[in-house]
Amino acid sequence: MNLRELAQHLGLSKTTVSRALNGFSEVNEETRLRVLEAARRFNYTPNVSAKRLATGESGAFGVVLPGASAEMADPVFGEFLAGLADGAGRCGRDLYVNATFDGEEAGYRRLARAKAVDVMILANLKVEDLRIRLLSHLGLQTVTCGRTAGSLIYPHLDIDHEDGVRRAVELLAGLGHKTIALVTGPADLSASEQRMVGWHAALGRHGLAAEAGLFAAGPATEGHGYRATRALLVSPTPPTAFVCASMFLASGCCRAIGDCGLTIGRDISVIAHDDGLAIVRPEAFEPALTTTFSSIRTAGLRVAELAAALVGGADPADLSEVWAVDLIFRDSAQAPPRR
Amino acid sequence: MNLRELAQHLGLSKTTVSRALNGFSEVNEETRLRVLEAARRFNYTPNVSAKRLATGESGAFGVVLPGASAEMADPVFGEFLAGLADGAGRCGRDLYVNATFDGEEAGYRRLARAKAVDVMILANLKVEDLRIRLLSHLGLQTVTCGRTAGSLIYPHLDIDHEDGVRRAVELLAGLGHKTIALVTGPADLSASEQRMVGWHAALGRHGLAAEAGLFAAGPATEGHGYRATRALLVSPTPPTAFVCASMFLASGCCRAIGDCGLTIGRDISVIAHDDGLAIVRPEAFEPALTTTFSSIRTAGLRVAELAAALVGGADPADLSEVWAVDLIFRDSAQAPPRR
DNA sequence: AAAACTATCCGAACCGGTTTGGAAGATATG
DNA sequence: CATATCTTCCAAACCGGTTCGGATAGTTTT
Repeated sequence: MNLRELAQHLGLSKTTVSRALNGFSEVNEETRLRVLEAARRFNYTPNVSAKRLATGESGAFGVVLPGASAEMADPVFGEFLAGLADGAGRCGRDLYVNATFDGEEAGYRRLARAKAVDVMILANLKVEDLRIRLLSHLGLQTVTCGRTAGSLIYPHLDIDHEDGVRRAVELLAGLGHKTIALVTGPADLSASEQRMVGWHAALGRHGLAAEAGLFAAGPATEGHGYRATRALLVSPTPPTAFVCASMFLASGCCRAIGDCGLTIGRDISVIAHDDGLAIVRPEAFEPALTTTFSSIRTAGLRVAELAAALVGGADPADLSEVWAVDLIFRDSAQAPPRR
Repeated sequence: MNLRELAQHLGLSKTTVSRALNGFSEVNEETRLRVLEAARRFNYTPNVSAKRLATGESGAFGVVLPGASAEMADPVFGEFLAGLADGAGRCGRDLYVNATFDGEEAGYRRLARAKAVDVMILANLKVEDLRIRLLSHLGLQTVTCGRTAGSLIYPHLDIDHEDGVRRAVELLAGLGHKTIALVTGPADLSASEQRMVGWHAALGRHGLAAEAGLFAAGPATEGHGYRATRALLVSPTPPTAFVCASMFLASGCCRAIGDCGLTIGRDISVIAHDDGLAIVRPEAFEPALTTTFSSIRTAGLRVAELAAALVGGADPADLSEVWAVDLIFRDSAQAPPRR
């Protein structure tokens, strides 16, 4: 059942039917109801390809996965993607996932030329992210999850990692901890840099030293969390508290603490950032982890909404948000043991 | 730059240019080269929407994520998706990811009516998976990763989980283990059932009992691996060996073994299935894990190729594959301690 | 030399929507 | 009553490709 057939059935023109379905005002209300009723009865759904060709909009958002990298094995990214797909669906768009095998840039170029997507979505922003400039140069509209310090203005949603770490560190410092380590993801990620800034700021405010050795960046995996924590615990001045940038890092961190014969909460305090993944819940830890929380899935959903707004003609300058994190008190952050 | 403009530049008709680009025979070889050269020079890329409308093919594969479920937080699924996206790209197709919020079925119906995808791709098949029947009823071609026992014939790629577990159990039985547990993912998954069949078969061949208590299905997470292992180790007849269906289950399993004061390899043997994720490498375990291996990313890539072949008119009956797993010997499977 | 191919190219129709520029009739205005 | 305006609808053009059914010129067959 296509538009022409539907129009014939109704004794109307394609024009009128199209307008009735798309909510234009110049169609009689009674006629509109007849059209809507018929469309429902015949199970009419507009052909997406035709619609796209006619409107010039592709009706899709794009995400490019860097081919060789392990980004996709990152469950946090996966969860973000799920939110994105959910949000795109709610906005009536498709989510187009592209894994480029011939380099990310070539992928973007092809997408731009083929007009395959309306908006590109970027995540895991780097401190200096060349992709943003490239996309703006290619004329592809962009929404990012994360932000960089650069001068370009682009719609973005970010989580206030800096404030999250700052509050976590201040909580720990307030409890009496003097040596507080930060275990975070890859150093070239903008989020990692933000966390370091927050860590520095909070330590500075409490008159504590932010020694370089207390900052461990690396892959956001259990393995790195374990190795980094282990290395720190056997150092001359081991920390009494750890702030971990993800639940996976925290898993490794906790395992290392246990392996060293120490008890979380009593001997060593831990605060982790929780992205809200169902597979690593802070309550499942022993003891339950104190966390900073922000749902990455919800963020993905919102990014899709921002992208839809951008296509809808909203002013890009109005489409940026930075979300505060929730600090959730559980049992893994306690006063340090008397020395 | 579109086809008409390109044709004008060359002094040819749209027809000829289109045919030259698409490799039809009725165009002079010299002309074809001229066209190809010009297309490259002007950076011409066909508009995907127009192409789709004209051919009736959408040029896209679809994957539906069940909205509410935690499937997406599953890194194995994420890795599969990455392979799928990669393979789709290589075949010149798009991959659309749909997260339905109004029920999976409604999502499929909409996709079918709108002719939005050429092939639907299903993963994580259930023992009785209604989706296959629904899709065939909707006239949507389907390729699955995994297979069920049902009577319907559909193109699929599956990993021989049954044989993987069988060989793992036989290895352990050969080493002298008498009580071998199986820790696997959700019980309603077809893969879990296959694993149970392999476990039963191998135990039976060695005259060992497959007690129900030694089989623990649940979410494929570290947490379930931990809890299941812990519960088994404190039972009256604790197993001396564990077969884990995923590296995450194995992580929890190993943690539980350590927490019980036991040593992997010496006291308890462990064999896990490794999907080839970069974030959980068997070599990173202490000791390195003996595994059955099959790259889920490569599987995704191949599924995309099968889907492309299906669109290309290949006989669906020829498009099924079951991949053997590799058994890789490391250090976590040893002879059991003398009692 | 007429008939039958072959190789190469083109015009026009088509895919299924959206959108422009009226047109007809009803209603309001002067 | 003539004119302006509003409401409601439609025919046709358009988006950018693919493809059917010739058309032309050159080559081979009889």
